[in-house]
Amino acid sequence: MKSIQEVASEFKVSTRTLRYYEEIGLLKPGRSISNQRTFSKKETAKLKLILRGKKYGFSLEEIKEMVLLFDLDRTGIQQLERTVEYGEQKMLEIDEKIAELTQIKSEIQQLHTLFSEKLTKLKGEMLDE
Amino acid sequence: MKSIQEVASEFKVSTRTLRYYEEIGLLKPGRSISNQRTFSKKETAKLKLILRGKKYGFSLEEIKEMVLLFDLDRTGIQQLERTVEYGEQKMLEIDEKIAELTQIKSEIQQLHTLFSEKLTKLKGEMLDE
DNA sequence: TATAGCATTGACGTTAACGTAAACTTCAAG
DNA sequence: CTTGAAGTTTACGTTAACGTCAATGCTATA
Repeated sequence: MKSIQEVASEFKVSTRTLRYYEEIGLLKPGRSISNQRTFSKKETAKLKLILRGKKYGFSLEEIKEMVLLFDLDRTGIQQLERTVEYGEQKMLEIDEKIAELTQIKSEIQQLHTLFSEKLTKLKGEMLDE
Repeated sequence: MKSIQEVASEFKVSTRTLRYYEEIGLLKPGRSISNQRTFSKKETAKLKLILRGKKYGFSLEEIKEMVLLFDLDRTGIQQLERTVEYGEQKMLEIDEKIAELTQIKSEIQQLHTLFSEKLTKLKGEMLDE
C-alpha cells in the first residue's frame, strides 16, 4: 500500500491529478484510519493504464471505459460477454491507430529522404566552388 | 483550389476549425479576389497530417512543428540539417508510441483471454445443471 | 433589385484536465 | 508539546481547442 506522494512521484504526476482521477471515478484508492488515501497494486496498475492511454490521445472519459475492465465484478454471463466484445473492439481500434502511426511515419520518412538528398547535394555543391 | 466549405465537409471538420488553424499558423490558405480563403493541394495535405496527428494525441503546438516541414523554404544547409535531425527524432518518437500501443494491446489481450475463459467455463456450468 | 446563401472578422462562451490557494487535520521528529 | 511536512476538502483560476453569435460583405439568381 502506497501513499499518494509515493504514487505521485513514482509516476511523475501531481497529487492533484491523483485526486482528480478519483473524483471522476477512474481510481478508487482505499483509506487509512486517518482518512489518508492508500493505493493498492491494482490501483497503480490502473494508473499505469490510464497514463499510457493518455499518451496516445484517449480522453479520460474513453479511458474510463477501459479501466472498468479492472473494476467490475464480472459475474453474470451477459456482463462477461459484453466485456469480451468490448475488448475485441478496443483491440481493433488500437490496430487502426498503429496503422495510422505507421502511415505518418512513412510520410515523415519521405520528407526526410527528400531533405537528406537535398542536403547531400548542397554539400556537394559547396565542395565544387 | 477548394473553398472553405468544400474542405470542411471533405475532412469533416467545421469551418471554424479551419479558420482557427489559420489563426494559430497551422494553415496558410490563399485568398480569392473577394477575400475568400482558397485551399491548395499543399494545404489540404497539411490538414490531413494535422488531423492524423491529433488522432493520436499530439497537441496542435507539437503538430505545428511537424507541419513546418511542409512550409519552410529549406534553402540554407543549417536549416536543412536541423530539419533532417528533427525528422529523425520524430520518427523515434513514433516508434515509441507504436511500442506502447502494442503493450496496451497485449494487456487488453490478457484481460480478454481471462474473461473469455471465465465465460466458457460459466457456460459449461450452465449445461451441467 | 431584393433576397437567400455563403463568406468575412471580431468577440464572448464552453469544456476537459488539471493548477493553485485557503483553511483545516494528522503524523513524525526534536 | 510544538513545529513542519504531508494529508484532507472546497473552491476558484487557467489553458487549449474549438462553438456560437453578431454584424457585415459578396454574389448568384428569380
